[in-house]
Amino acid sequence: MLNKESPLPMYYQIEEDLKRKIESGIYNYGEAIPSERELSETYEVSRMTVRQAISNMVRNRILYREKGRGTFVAEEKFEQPLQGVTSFSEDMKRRGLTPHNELLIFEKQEPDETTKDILQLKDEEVYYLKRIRYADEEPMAIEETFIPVHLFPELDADRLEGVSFYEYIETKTELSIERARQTIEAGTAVFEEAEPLSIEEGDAILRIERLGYLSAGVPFERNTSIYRSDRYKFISDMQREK
Amino acid sequence: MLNKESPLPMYYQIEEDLKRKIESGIYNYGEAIPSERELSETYEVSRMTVRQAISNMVRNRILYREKGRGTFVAEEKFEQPLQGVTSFSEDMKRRGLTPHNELLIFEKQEPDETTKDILQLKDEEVYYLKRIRYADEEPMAIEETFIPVHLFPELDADRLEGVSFYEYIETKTELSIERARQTIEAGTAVFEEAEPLSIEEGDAILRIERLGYLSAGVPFERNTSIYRSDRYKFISDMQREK
DNA sequence: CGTATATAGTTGTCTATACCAATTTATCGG
DNA sequence: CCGATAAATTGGTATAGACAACTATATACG
Repeated sequence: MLNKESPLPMYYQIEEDLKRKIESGIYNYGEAIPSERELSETYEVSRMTVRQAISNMVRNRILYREKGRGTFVAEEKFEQPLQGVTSFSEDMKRRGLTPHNELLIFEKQEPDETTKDILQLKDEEVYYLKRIRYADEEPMAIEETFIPVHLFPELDADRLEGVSFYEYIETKTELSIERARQTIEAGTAVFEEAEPLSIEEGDAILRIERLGYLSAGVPFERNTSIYRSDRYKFISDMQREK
Repeated sequence: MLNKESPLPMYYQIEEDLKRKIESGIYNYGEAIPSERELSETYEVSRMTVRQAISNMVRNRILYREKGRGTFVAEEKFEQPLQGVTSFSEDMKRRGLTPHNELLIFEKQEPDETTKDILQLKDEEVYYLKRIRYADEEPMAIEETFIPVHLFPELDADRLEGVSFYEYIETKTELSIERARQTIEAGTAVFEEAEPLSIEEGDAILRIERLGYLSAGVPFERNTSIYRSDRYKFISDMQREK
């Protein structure tokens, strides 16, 4: 069942096995999984190792423990609060839509003062992207993105073709995205905005300004989007924190 | 230093002591704390116990570990990510504005089908509140709230006078707010909305629909708000989660 | 001088065991 | 049959030790 020779730690293999058994319905939502002592026998590891696996899954809200009672599979709906930072592509896929881009502009330029300030730049150049974002072949948003060149020196239009920018960062570079701040406001479309979105002047739109941060708080992206309000709602899941 | 007789677990006492030493500058941001073996000697506990304390602090982003190098104090947490669920009052105070209400309607009623469905009700009644929300004496939003009566049987208009509803729940009851889901969309004001907000028909507005949950996933509030877009931006801080 | 190599120190993983605290289940007495 | 009590079961805390994987530093070698 488990591979003791594998470079993967035992507790990780146990996690994967438990997740698989939850997925496949062997352990059901709300019901108890076998006790730690029991699992340590079936997996032939010490109870502490089982506990490490379970602790990780508790932290990820897949399981929860009750002293004296057992360990239970968390309810399905809380498993994945979709509150994470996502790119447009990821957002659309999560909504069951197929994303697609039309790249209008891709160039290096001297950033304007606002961008410079927001991205904490001195003399560095930025990539400037202007794109129309489609979902299921219908225009959804106009998006402008500013990215410091020095963070991704080898970036070009081709590299942004198939994959999303966020995916690119996390798979092709050593950097990792940490957090983002977004401000969302309502507005009405002017002609230049209405035309590419196939809506009328004066129609309601959502303006979303996003500032993305890498680890250590380094800003890596300024993103200004205009969404059609008839097709798009912004969804936000939040925890209460005292 | 540590109290072995205390009902508080040793790892917890160690956490508190380490936090204190970070606060007081004995361990500085970005610098390493003593090694796990060293700490286990000074605290006179096993290394695994020290590890449990440190693991908790790593999870809370107070410390971070680097294999082969040591354990370090995380950078001062960048500006309290204001991503928590907040009531209107809390939101305005956070923005440096003074909130104020005009209560138009407060009554018990049979919920309509949508509300019933969203709040997962059977035959229970709900409180219905309609309020105009002011910030610095200027109208900011129109808000309608539906709250199941059986969750807060002793609620009345007086109790909502001084404090915010969220504050009331957390101080006067045993219940605790857990999370909320909000959908945000843009729209244009019709006359009935424009008039109380002192804006013009056709002006842009933000429609925010919030569903609040107590612990255990019990929905406790359906809140529908219409914000003036010229005065209000929705701010969202998010973490990236793989 | 520069480059391998050993070495010591660090966190990461894992074992086997022990006792505690909370809960459930079985047992006994009326 | 009911209720109190005891026993069994569960997760929570803690120990002492071992080896692996990784990093930085000191050392020896060419």
